[in-house]
Amino acid sequence: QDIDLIDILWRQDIDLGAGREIFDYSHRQKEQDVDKELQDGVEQEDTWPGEGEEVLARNLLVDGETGESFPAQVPGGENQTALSLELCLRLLEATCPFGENAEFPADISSLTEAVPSESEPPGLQNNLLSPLLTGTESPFDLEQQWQDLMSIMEMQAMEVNTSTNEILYNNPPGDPLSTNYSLAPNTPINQNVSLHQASLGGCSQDFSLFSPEVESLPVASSSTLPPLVPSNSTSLNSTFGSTNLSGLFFPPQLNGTANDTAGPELPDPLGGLLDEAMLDEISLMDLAIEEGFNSVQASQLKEEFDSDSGLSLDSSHSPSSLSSSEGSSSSSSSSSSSASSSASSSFSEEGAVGYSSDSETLDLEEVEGAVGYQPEYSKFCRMSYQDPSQLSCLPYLEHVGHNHTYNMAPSALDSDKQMSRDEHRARAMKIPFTNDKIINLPVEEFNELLSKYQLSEAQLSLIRDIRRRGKNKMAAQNCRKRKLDTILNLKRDVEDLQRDKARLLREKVEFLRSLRQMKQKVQSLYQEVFGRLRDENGQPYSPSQYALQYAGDGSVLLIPRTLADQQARRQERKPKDRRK
DNA sequence: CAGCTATGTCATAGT
DNA sequence: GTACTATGACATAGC
Repeated sequence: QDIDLIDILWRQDIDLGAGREIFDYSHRQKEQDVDKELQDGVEQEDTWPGEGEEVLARNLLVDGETGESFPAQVPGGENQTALSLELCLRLLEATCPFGENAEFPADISSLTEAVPSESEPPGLQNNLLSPLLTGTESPFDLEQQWQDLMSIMEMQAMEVNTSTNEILYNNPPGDPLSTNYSLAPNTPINQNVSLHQASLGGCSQDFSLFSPEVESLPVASSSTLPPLVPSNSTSLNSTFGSTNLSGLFFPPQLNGTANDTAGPELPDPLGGLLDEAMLDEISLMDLAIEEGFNSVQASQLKEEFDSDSGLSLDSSHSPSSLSSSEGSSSSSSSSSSSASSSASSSFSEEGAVGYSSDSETLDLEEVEGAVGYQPEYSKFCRMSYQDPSQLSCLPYLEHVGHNHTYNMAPSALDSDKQMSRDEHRARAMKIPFTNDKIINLPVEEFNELLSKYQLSEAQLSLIRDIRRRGKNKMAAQNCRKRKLDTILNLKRDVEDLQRDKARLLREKVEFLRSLRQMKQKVQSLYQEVFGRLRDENGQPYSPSQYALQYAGDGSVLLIPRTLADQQARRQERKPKDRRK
C-alpha cells in the first residue's frame, strides 16, 4: 500500500523533501557534519520554494454503495466530485524543499518498501493519518529498512530516471496515468467541489493545512477544473485492483470517536508520529548499537588479543614499535646479504647436523672454570629484532642476569655474565672462533672456517648446534616481531572497520530521517486532500467512512472505508504470502 | 608465590 | 638431501 502511494507521488514528480543526495549512497557527508546535523534535529523544512507549474487535474469516481470505483461516464455528472489533484501537486510542491532540480532517482515503489508499514493502537491514531506515517518503526525493522534502502541505492545507481517533471507535466490529460481520477457514479459526491482555489491558497510555503481561508472556500461554485469525467477504460480494474489507498492512509481500525469530518476540527494530523523524538529514538538506538560495539566488542577484541599468546595489543607494550617493523626484515636480509657478499669459497657440509643436543648436555660445570676468554664482541654481532640499527654492535646481552656461571668469582661473573650458554659451551670446548662467526657466516665461509681448524667431533657438533640455535634464535625473534606487527595491523583494521561502521550508522540515521520526512509530507498531503473533499451537500467526508486509495497507475479513488479496510487486509496478506 | 613477559630452544613443516 | 626459515610449543628467567 505504501508502495503505491509513494509510487504515485513519484510519478507526479512530487518531491517529498529528500534530495537526491540523500539517497545517493556514494554521497558521504563528513562525519563531523553528520554529527552536527544529528544534533540540529529538524532542518530545512520551512524553506521550500513552491513552483507554479502546470498541473493535471484528476477525477475520482467511487461507487458510494459498493465501494467500487470505475471510470464510467456518469450522465449529468451530478454525483461526481471534482477533486483536483492539482491541490495535491501544489501542496507537494509547496512542501518540496528541492525544487525542480530535485530528482528521485530511485524507484519510489521500492523506496517505500523500506518504509515499514506499521500499525498503531487505534486510539492513538488520527483517522486521517496514513499508516504510512503512523507510529514508530519497530526497531527490529530498522535493519531491514536499511537493507532495503541499500538495495534502493543500488537500483538508483543503475537507473537514471526520467525526469519526473516530464512524467507529470508532459502527460496528456487523457493519459491513463494522469487522469484516472474518478468517482463512482452512485457516490453522492458533489462534483462541484473544487479544491483548486483552495489548493492555490494553501500553497504558500508556510501554508496551514486547515486555515480558515481554506476551509471557507466556496464549495458549490463551478469548478475551475474539469469536472469528474469517467477516466479511460483502464480505470476500473487497474485503479481499483492495485492499491487500496485507504489501507494506505487509514489504519485498519478506525477510531470511532474521532472526527467524522475532515474539516478544521481535525487534530494535529501529524500528531506525535512525526516528532523529532522518533528520529532521536532511532538515532539513539543506532548510536547505542554503535556504542555497544565500540565498548563491548572492542573490549572483547582487546581481551582476545591481549590474552592471545601473552601478547598485548597495546603497541606501547610491544618491545618493537611499528616503525621498526621493516627493520626486522631488513635486518635479516642485510645481515645475510652482507655476509653472503663476502662468501668466497664453497664447502660441502660434512655430515648431517643432527639436532642431537648431546653437545648441549655438556655440563656447564665443566665450563665454569674457564676464564680469561674474551669473545670478540665487536666483530660479529647478532641480530637484534628490537633495534636493527644495533645489529652489528650489540654485545651478548640476552642473558644478563641469567646466572649460569655458578661458582665463578665475582669479577669473572661480571664479564661472563654477558655470555650466553652457547658462549660458555664454546669456550669450554675451546672453539677457536667466535659464536658470531659460527652463527652469521654464510655456509661457504663457515665451512671454510671449519676446514681451517682441526676440530674434534664434539667440537664440530657443538659448533653446528650453536649455529643452529643462533639462527633459530634470530628466527624466533623475527617471528615474534612479525606476530606483533600482524596483531597491530589487525588492531588497526578493527579500528578502521569500527569507524566505517559508525559512519554507516550515521548515514542510516540520515536516511531514516529523510524517509520520515517524506512520510510526513505524504501524510500531510493525504490529510489536505481528504479534508477538502466535499460530498453533494458540501459536507466533508468522514474519515471513518471514506478513504482515499491510490491505484498503481496513478489514479486516486475515494472509496468507502469498509472496502478500504478489506483491501488493506488483502494487501497485508500479500507480502506475507510472498515471504513464504 | 602466582602471573605475566621476554627470550631461548626444540620440533617440525616448508622453501 | 642440505641449509635455512617460519612457527607453535615449551622452558626459563626476571619482574
